[in-house]
Amino acid sequence: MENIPATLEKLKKQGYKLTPQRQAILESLFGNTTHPSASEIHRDVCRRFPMLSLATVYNTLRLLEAAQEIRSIRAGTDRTLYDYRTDPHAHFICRSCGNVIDIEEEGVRELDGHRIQFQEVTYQGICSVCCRSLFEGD
Amino acid sequence: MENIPATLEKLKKQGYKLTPQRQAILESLFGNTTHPSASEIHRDVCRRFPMLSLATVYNTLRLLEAAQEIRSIRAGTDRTLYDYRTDPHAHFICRSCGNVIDIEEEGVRELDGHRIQFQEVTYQGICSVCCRSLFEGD
DNA sequence: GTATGTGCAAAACCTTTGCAGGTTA
DNA sequence: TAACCTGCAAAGGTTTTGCACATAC
Repeated sequence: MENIPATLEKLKKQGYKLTPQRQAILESLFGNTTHPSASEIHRDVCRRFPMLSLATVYNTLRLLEAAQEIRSIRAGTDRTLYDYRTDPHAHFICRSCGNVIDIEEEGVRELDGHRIQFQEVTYQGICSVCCRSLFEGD
Repeated sequence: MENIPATLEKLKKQGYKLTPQRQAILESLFGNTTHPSASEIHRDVCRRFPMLSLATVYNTLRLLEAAQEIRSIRAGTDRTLYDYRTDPHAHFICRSCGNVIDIEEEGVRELDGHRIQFQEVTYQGICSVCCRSLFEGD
């Protein structure tokens, strides 16, 4: 997480092949804090790699998520978004500007006797920037 | 929320028509704590209302969610699930038995200057029942 | 009576999969 | 070389939409 060489090393150790496509997708994700969708990643990587197939993007994202090198965001959006950060944190989606903002928040391990392995916390509302322009004039 | 006559009254006041289909869908949802999907609701209501169209189920669920009489669950599942409870609470999805369990948890109003209007908190893991049978024999 | 809602079928999406050819190690 | 990966196209699944008919109010 957050380190491309380390991620490549881990994938290699797990027997995955390091193709140029996979490296390009990883680089696109790790250089992007906007939580892109599969087609946004595809569009981005295609600028340098025009032959890249959307299916390969989906396959690679699924692989990376299974390897726990990235995570996905399903709540609050119509399409699945992807996040290179795998450490516990939440997301805030602004209903005005659409931005997806990281919120630092601790993870939980145990609750009511249930063993928690993963959690997804998504807030929706108006972000601080939009609040200012909406309520104090711009 | 959690009260069918009150919900019907609110919908009526907002100008929606109270069709038998809508009432049946509401009754199915409000009598169901399992967080069903659209097609599960469709299957349930069809037992008494065989002509009901799946499109009508989707239209009605969208209407009810917009009116804030129900909410949807997107995280942790392949299909959208629906919940008749609209008060703040979280969900735990068991990866072993698949059950979706309500978790009582407070809502947040403000965070880092962002105005929060809605939040979706979903945990995944092994529920307490499955923990017992998995780790202490059954 | 009129605006709305329903059912059907088709469309629109996102995501996955089968397969032939190409690539990594 | 052998297993794996890619690109393409097609399939799969959920959700939405267009339209003619029906219904609530």
